[in-house]
Amino acid sequence: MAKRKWSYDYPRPALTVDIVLFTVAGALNDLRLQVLLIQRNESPFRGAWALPGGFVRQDEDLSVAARRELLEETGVSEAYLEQVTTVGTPGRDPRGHVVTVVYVGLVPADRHQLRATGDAAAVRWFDVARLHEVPLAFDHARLLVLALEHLRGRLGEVPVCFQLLPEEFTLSELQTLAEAILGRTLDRRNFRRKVDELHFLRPVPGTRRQGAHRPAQLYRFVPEKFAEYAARSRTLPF
Amino acid sequence: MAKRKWSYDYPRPALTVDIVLFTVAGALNDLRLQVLLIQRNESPFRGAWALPGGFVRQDEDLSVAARRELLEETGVSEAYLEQVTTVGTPGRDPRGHVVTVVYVGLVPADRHQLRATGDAAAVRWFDVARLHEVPLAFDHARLLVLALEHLRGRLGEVPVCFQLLPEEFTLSELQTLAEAILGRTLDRRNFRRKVDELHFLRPVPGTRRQGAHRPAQLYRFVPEKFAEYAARSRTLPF
DNA sequence: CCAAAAGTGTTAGGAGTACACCCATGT
DNA sequence: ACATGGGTGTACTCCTAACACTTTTGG
Repeated sequence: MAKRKWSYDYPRPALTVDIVLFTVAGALNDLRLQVLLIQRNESPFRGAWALPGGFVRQDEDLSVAARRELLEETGVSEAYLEQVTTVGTPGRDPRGHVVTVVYVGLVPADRHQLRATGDAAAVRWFDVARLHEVPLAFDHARLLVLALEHLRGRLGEVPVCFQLLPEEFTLSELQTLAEAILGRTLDRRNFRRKVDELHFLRPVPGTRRQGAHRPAQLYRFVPEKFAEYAARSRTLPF
Repeated sequence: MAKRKWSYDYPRPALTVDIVLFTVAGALNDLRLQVLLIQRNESPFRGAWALPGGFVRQDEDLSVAARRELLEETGVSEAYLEQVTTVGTPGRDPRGHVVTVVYVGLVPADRHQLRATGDAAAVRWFDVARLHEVPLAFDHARLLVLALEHLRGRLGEVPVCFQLLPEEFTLSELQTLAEAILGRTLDRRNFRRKVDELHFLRPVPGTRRQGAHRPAQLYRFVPEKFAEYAARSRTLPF
């Protein structure tokens, strides 16, 4: 055991961050919401799957800690992260009093090379729909639910979706993506009407030909227009 | 200085809770939103006004810590509290790395005997509208803004208002209260219609005669009816 | 009779939701 | 020709917000 070189007048709970990172993967007609988990290499829960996360360092901002842990344990960098809540229920960690700040994020699956390091024996994306087959360590199943609810609520307020799509995308792609995250279907006509009215999604010349059907108009997300829009209103089509 | 008897392998940030407790006070025609502040008795910021709060104890749940600190420093017990967010910006506390979990609450002003103890030299309600005259310690001004925004957003989703009113109250009292918290006026007719439709506010026999004008119908909050309602919808008149 | 708050309906606009058919392409 | 997803418009409902006059009391 290492020397216990840090001492304080009063006991301090340990402070961690846990990151619930989602992505959407699969064929366009069968997108699945996935979450990034690591296989623990240390006790407790050695061998179990868990959310990436770890201890907050001295003088480290919480969001910085979240990004750092994510990078260290999974190889994923540059994720958009948002704070969900903080959980410190006594007994949630067998090692003692551990308070964790939960972050949620959403990234494109293929742009990140997964790399398990340190206390992660493996890193993998898991289908959220099949998580009941995977018992998670600690109270991470609950944290995941909290994070997913948060993400679904924020989806219509923050332009995160567009980071998961190529620069030019079809409206069907955007809609299918939103449906995968929300876990429900959306009406295509209402969706497209809304997109028209928002006008921070601009049709660009060119179509995507794919499969035995009519080619689809390509669109592009215009950040400047979104900024204008965000200052006024806040109703996205999802 | 006390013996430093608690030691760990790695440094740990200190973890605190801060409580932003609001009330509404004043004459019915001039209700003012107020926040509970303590005058610090210790450095740093000795003599400055600050949010009540303090360190989370070993194996203490966060919400329990918030309630305990509130009681210890101000004498207020039994407040409805809700977690707002967690802030750990480096440099926010000159003593070092201090991460704080912010709670917000709302209580009736007169039902609590204020009592300053421990590291509070004084406890007082301050008009939120006049806080610019009171420089707050640490980043508490910012925490207060976050808490107020949170409260305003939740007002229509949680039946907190009714805790600030006598068991039987008039609709004007309820509306004036909501207006004081929200910081804007509401349309009286729309407000009353909404109340009718919700039917967890039930008119009870009796009126309040007060001043030189028509007496007002008394209403009562019916928790059971609210439970039914909450399961279905979520649109309160404020 | 005057001041002061209580009480009361209607309308217009916007947002959400439901719904069915033709179009352009590849095979 | 047919299978496949792309693309389009209308009607209904519900919620919100705006708006002005009469009623009942105390002084």
